[in-house]
Amino acid sequence: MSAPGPGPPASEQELVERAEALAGRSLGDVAAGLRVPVPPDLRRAKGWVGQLVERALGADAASRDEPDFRGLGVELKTLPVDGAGRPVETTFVATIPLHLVGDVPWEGSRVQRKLRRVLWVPVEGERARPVGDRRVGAALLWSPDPDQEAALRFDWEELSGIIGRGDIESITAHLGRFLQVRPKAAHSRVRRTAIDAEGEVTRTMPRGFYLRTCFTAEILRQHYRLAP
Amino acid sequence: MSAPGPGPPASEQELVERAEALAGRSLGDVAAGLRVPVPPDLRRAKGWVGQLVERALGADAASRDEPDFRGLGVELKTLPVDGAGRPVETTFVATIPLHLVGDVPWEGSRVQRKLRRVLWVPVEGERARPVGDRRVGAALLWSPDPDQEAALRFDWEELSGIIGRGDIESITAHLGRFLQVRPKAAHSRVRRTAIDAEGEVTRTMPRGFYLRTCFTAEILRQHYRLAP
DNA sequence: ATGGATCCAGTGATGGATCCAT
DNA sequence: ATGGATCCATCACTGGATCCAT
Repeated sequence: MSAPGPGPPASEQELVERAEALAGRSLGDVAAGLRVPVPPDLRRAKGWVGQLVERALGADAASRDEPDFRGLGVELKTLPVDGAGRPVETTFVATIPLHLVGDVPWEGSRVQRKLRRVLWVPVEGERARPVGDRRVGAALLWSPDPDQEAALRFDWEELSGIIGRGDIESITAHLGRFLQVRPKAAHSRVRRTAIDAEGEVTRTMPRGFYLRTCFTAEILRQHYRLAP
Repeated sequence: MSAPGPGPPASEQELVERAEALAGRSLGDVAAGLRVPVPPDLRRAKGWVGQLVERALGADAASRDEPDFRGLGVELKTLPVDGAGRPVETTFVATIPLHLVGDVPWEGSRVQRKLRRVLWVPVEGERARPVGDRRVGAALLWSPDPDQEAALRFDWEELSGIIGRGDIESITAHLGRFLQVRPKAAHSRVRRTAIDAEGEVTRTMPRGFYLRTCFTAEILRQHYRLAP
């Protein structure tokens, strides 16, 4: 049961205007406008907020390996925040192609492409608050500044180097200052084909790159200090 | 709404016994035993008969690229027949991996593996007869005799040779005496990655190998002449 | 009669993320 | 606080085949 929502925005400006129109509204309100039912909590609907905001803004890439707004090259990320506006969760960036071995340049990597241009949409994310009552915050169209890109690149080269050598099993979420590697699967019995350090085919848990909250917190802090 | 059905049979003998117990029963009767609803016709339920018989006999490979009865290495094929016991449709055997170029030996090919050992289950298939009233016939556990295997191999080498050279687009269903190549897709706009004769990546319609009715008719004729 | 077109169910991969035990 | 585990939607593909215009 749901209504189609708008078509894709024609420009970054139009996208930002739509996001501004969303700011301050509750998720229940936005969902009602799209005829989308609101789940009681997110335990069984973990991507619900992101998918709702995609539809509200007219994202058109529907689960493809392309930017959410294809014409604009912009990626959409909702960001759950606490009462003080600090991120309460890490942010998933991209899955890791485990069958590719060897060095992959940062430029052109899936992580670099995903983070080239992002519309961050903060959303109240405190567990205690009913999902429908949570409000959308002021969105922020962002690209990494040179320092941020250098920091991401540093983490990425460390982690992807380990993966490229076939040492994926040695990676824990402790590695990486801003970017980390964690499982990305339906459950812990899921296995995916990979190549180990001896060059043998093996089965391992699918993993993804995530941004730590300290990184996304800095993006928000930067923005709200510069544009209060 | 449906019941589980039996576990996998432990031997070919047990499989054949189960099939014998099915012979003469109507599809409606079999479906009722498994708590499976009967569709009004097969236009919107094309694989329904095959899936029903799979469950009734305890097939366990559930859509995987393995024999339907994994422990036994036996493939199950239902065969729609007319009042005189002649097949009314071709029989799908296997999809064609279009990204593989070059010669593939018959031995070890998907077609050869699928047809190595088959339990054929004739089922009344006349359109006019209501689905629930159609009866299951006497099953037949079959392997190709040397002449049949040679004939299949001949067709397969001709067709797979054309495919291996990248000339898939030139193949029509007219080619092949017993084995033919036809589309295998949800509809005619579906495209799959393939390699053309120039070695270029291209998009073409997915196709599969099918047995002509003259081949399956001969299998039935042979059997019922030898074991009347 | 049959070559080309089509239809459903189920699995696996990916994109959307958040949960929760420690 | 957070590392490891988990959950839904959707798409692509495969296996089960039959439909239907000519």
